[in-house]
Amino acid sequence: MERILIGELSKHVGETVSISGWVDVRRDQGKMVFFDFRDRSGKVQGVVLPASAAMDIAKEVRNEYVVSVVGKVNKRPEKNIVADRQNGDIELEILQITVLNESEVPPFDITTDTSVVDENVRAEYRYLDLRSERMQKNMRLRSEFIHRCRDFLYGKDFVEIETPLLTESTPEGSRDFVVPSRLNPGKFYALPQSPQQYKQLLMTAGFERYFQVARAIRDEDLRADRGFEHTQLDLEMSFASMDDVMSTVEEMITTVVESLGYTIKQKPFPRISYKDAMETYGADKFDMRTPEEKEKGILAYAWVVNFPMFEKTDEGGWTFTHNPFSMPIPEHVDWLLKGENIDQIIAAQYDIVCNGFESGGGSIRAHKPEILEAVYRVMGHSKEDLEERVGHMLKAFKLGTPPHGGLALGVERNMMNLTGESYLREVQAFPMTRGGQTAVMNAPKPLSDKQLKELGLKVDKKD
RNA sequence: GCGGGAGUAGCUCAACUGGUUAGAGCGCCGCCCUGUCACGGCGGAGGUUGCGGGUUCAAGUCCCGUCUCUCGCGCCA
Repeated sequence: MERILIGELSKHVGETVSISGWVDVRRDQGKMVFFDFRDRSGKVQGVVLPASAAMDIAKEVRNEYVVSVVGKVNKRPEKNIVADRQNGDIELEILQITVLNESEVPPFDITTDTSVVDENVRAEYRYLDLRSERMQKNMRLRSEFIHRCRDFLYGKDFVEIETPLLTESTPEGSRDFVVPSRLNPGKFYALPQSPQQYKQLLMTAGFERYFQVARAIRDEDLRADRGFEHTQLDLEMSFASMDDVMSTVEEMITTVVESLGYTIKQKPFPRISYKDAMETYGADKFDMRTPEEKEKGILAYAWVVNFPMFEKTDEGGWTFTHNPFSMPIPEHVDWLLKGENIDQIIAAQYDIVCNGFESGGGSIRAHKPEILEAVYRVMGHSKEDLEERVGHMLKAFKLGTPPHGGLALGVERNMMNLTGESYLREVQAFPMTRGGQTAVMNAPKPLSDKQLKELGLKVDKKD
């Protein structure tokens, strides 16, 4: 018999149908047994009536068993209708239960909010945690968010391109996760902190509009809102000004978020300079909502612009504040090329903040070799250093790289804003613990001697 | 790397200054229950108090070490 989704049952009143799913809860009344069944589309109550052929098996079935059930969809008698509940006006009169798989008693209650449960336990049984209503909602909303962003970008002529995971280590920025090379013992790949350089090269390659749902990986200590891995909605546009990129992103966010039923506090998104943000809020990310707006889940987006391009290092030199591949604003390009007024150079950089989080950031990039050279000169790198680090980019910039700029949205940060969750792991399917242990599986773990030998590695075992 | 919080039954927690047999709610198991939907009633099982040392007549409680989770700082283009 064809499976009917629980969410569709109300269209089948009076019919005998088959559903498949999990036993959400069983209420045994002796002569009658009630069940709530759950599938991806929702829940419905089933009842095994006295003397039913299904009674024997109904007595055996426990919570979280996977079952398929044949039953008749009945309107509930008036007195048994539960208003404001999915399928509260119907129930399934159970004729037959087939157990597709049994389940041990779950180690914690997944029919309520699991955020109170110990993180060790949640991580070990993450697949059960994810079965809970809240986590299902979070992950499904995340999927829908990405889906709608994709639809928007495809509609704007963007091309989705994947860039490599095994790439080159870069000394700037955050610490790299590295992967040993078996074919080149003693040498290492790095996992990407961002697709930055590849996406710029895709502009050189003539795609003009690129995007990717990209994993970004950084080996820095974890926080409530920061993990080793996160996902970026990464995009880049050729022949685009700051305003072009910002308005495209703003239109995407507005379209997607409003289509999901959210309200945005202010449109177009207000723009505030870095200096004003620091003076007003003491930070370059801030929450502009009133307490009532917070209550209603309203989203307050804003752009932060006019960031300084460089900041002093502890050693007294200069380093970039955001991204070494950014351009200064057009008026300050000359200063950069001449190495003047370093502290006053403003970057063509724009961050998007929402509800206190930095939810994305981007810039107009250097597309001429002399700009990138000048940035590295300011940071005190020699010609050889420059060649070694970004020689490949300089080469590409000499082969018809168009002016371009882009932005990356942090998917988890955005999902935290949409769901109201305070922790990254509530919007990731299989998050790591703060100690870097993977959910469900047992990583990191030692390699066998054979593996180490193949990779040309020796492990200095601490003890 | 640094600082704070936590670790007691399957889950969430309690156990005053060290002192009977470490308790409760939920869950689980059994019996009863014909309209429950947080079903209800009765009964029951379930503990190496994270781990290792120490102090003490006596340690869940105090001390030392260690592991894990967690929040923050450093760090994170």
